[in-house]
Amino acid sequence: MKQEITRFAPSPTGHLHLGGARTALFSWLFAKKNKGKFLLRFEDTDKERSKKEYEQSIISSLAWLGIKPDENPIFQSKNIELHRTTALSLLESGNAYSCDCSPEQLNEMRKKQIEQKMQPRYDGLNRDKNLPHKDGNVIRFKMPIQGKTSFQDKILGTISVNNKELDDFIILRGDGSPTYNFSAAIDDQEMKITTVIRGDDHITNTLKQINIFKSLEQPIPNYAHLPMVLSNTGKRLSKRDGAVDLLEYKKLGYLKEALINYLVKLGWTYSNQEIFSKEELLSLFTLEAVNSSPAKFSEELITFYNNHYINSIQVEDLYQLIIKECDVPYEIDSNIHYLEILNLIREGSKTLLDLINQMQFFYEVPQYEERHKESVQANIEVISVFKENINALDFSDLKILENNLKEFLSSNDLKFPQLGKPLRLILAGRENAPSISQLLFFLGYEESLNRINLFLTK
RNA sequence: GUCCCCUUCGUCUAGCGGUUAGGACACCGGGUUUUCAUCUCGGCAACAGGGGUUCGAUCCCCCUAGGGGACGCCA
Repeated sequence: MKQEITRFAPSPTGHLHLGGARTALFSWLFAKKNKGKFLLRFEDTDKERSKKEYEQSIISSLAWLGIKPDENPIFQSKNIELHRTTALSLLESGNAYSCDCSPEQLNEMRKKQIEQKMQPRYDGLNRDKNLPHKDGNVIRFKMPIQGKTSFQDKILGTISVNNKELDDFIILRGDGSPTYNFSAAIDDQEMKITTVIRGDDHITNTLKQINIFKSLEQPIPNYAHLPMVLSNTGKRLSKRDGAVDLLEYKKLGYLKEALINYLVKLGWTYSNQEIFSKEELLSLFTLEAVNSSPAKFSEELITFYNNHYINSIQVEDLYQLIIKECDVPYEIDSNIHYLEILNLIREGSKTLLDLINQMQFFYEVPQYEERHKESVQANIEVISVFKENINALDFSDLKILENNLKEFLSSNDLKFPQLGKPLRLILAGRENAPSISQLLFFLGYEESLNRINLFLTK
């Protein structure tokens, strides 16, 4: 069986967003699952909009997810000469023709067609004129007029369209540069791509490219068109609602495992399983299991996965991740209990940033909100009594400390919340925090006393 | 407008002619927990509509509606 070769072919005109990342992921998974190769090709023929920084950003995003191309990136702009000569050869063989219609003429024509409720497309005016090719003329591909163009999509099934719906599209511009649709086809052929995996917005391009392959007498690759990822409003993903730079997610403290799991589950399923490691995906992934309907982006789901992975990776790894990838505005590593604290706080954390924020009070005296101050003042006597007795607590062992607390409460005839509520506010500056005994234990005798004193003297 | 694709709980989805239509997220309750959370138990909630085919349609076919996409000398 021949080796599968797939490619991800973004144009470096923007950052990699969720939709692109999913396409790359599926393409990579499919190649790797089949012991094949995954390639990266930059479609950088639009000089105006293509930017080096975007190339870098896309490579970084893929690298973050652990998607590594098997060869150096290919730049479409480097193959222009081949595209041009191939276009000329099609002209030579009569599969393409020279056309001198001006852009203004074409606009006029489209306008009329739309008025007449026709599909706007080139009317074939110069198709059979055999015009001599000269500078300024474009070369158009001669699309078959009769019959249909069909292919078996690995996700969507049979896709078929009457050839009369396809128009004689331009393959070489007036300035001699090749157009995207042509270049992409030639490059796929050059790179010996076996399966083209891309968004379903490319379906009409596929139909055109298939005819290019036919006229060149070249094999036609397999195709798999992924349904689009829609925003939560059901519209196409845009900057406003989710098409942000993938690296933003990294900055916000999302784990790559969460992104991958979320992205792959957006359309792909394997029985009732929700959680997949990369290794599992690499052995289970098939294009046939990809759903054929578009999916909406869901903040809730991505958060669910992130929380899941924050809680399932090794706590040491989590610590390393925070130290290396995040800006922590306070010092963590001096505390001998830092891993236990991390472990305590991570349960309810949505992101790494969230986690860092949630455990800040362990390392710094909290800022007190006015309403919290008032709440504590209302119970200040209890705190004073507790302070007098804090010496009697054994801070060396969490379990013993917990028992000491109980003893203190019963000997002073107090219910737990009477002490717990204000004490928690003093120690943590918030209502949602670990248990009182854990707070005292991890903060330690001195810091606990310090915070109580600070509060009382204010 | 024309063509292409899509349509099961709010969301992601399972289902591939006979199911009490399953799971996950979210949400809502109960229990556990000296707060929140965790954990646990339970609940709410869907086959877009209409025609066929069939003994029987979520599933096959057609139509309608809705959504998305494509219709550039952009990619």
